[in-house]
Amino acid sequence: MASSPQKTYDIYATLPAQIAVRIGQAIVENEFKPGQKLREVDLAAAFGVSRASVREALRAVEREGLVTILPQRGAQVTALSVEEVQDIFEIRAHLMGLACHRLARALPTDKTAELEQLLEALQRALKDGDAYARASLAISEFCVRHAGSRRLADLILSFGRQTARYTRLSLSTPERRRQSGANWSKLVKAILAGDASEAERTSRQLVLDTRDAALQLLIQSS
Amino acid sequence: MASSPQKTYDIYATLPAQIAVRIGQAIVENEFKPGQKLREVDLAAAFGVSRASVREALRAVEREGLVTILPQRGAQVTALSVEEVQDIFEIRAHLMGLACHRLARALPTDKTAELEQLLEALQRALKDGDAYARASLAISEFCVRHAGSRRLADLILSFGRQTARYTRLSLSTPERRRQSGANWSKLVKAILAGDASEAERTSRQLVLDTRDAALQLLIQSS
DNA sequence: CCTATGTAGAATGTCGACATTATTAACATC
DNA sequence: GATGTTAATAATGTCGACATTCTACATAGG
Repeated sequence: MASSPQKTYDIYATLPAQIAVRIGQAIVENEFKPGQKLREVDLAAAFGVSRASVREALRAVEREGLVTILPQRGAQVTALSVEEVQDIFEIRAHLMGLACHRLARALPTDKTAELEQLLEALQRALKDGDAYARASLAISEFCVRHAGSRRLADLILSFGRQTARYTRLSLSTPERRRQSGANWSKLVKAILAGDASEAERTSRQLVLDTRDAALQLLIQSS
Repeated sequence: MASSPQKTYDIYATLPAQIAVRIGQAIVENEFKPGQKLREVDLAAAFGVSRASVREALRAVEREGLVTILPQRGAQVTALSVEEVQDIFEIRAHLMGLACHRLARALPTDKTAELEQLLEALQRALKDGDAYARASLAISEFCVRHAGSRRLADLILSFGRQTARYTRLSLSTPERRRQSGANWSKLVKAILAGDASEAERTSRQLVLDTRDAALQLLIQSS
């Protein structure tokens, strides 16, 4: 290696961090179901590490809101009430509005092509619910990560992961995907035009539409 | 006891949680200075507990953003750049807007008296910077905690603690306290009148004014 | 048959020790 | 004198064991 001017600190270097990622994935991908108890001994055996590492990992996943830890009672996959799901979507809608406002005012010109490509990929995935969910996540992550604030990005994506289950659910109908696609199209246009106010409004509405669809499905299934 | 319908889970029951609170306080109250290294052995000795408990406590304080932990390099009190301070204030301004919007629409009538009392206490504290900062925190906490979302409240207060040092700094001049007091007065009036839009605008501006004052002091001192 | 209570089992809470990695200072080399 | 290397020191990372608390089931009493 010629010369690395500054060391790169691998966040995932330590054992607990790696375990935390795997536990988080398992929850987001619905392998671990809401309410399921996560016993430290079981996880330690499953991952081949000590309980101490699992413990620290569980705390990290708790910070993302994916598990809930009660003193002397252990960890379980967070089970959100309908009100909490609604709450998270609303907070995320506002933060997304802020992020897209900033993005519209400061998107580097050398990134516009990538944004357009992500939108095209999204439109091509309209016919498949799973593919669309992935494309939606990709363009969402792009917008959020280029809004100029690591803090804001992490917050929004964290809230997104907490409700990923419901977002996927809402995108299972073609009708909803068309609505979502139209919203994204409008949002990208506003961003590329540098219209910050329009980008803020549209992005907020985009998340709120998802909330409404998810809540409707939640209520009718109960 | 006649009958307690549900158990109350004391969050502060476990040792690490208690240590975390004490470390957090020390940072917010500027006992531990930004950039200062926090060695696990030292803290363990100071608090009379094992390193494992200190370790878990440090992770908890990291979640609040008050300390920064780097792999293999330990924990240190988070030192924010000017851009980061600005960023945190802006995100908090938006979240505060959302909280006060909700509050204006849903403040229980039996809580209005308390809000008015907190405002009066604030106005009485105008002459003393330290007292005003405390009163400001109290009324801010009241608003945020009655906005109907535990999640939103924790977020806003966490951001507030991360920049508490700068808020205190900005409130050290009588002129700024007058401006802040006027803002709070306007905000409380909007909340009591149930004017959600006005409450959102005013609360957001209240935080942004604090940001501007703090940034001005930061820049001129560098 | 239902409720309350006590006991056995299993889970989390806390600790001290060892392994690994970073930091510092001394030293040799250019 | 500056720079790179190396060894000693000190910090964090990881582990296994013990202490404490919760949970579940069996059992006695109403």
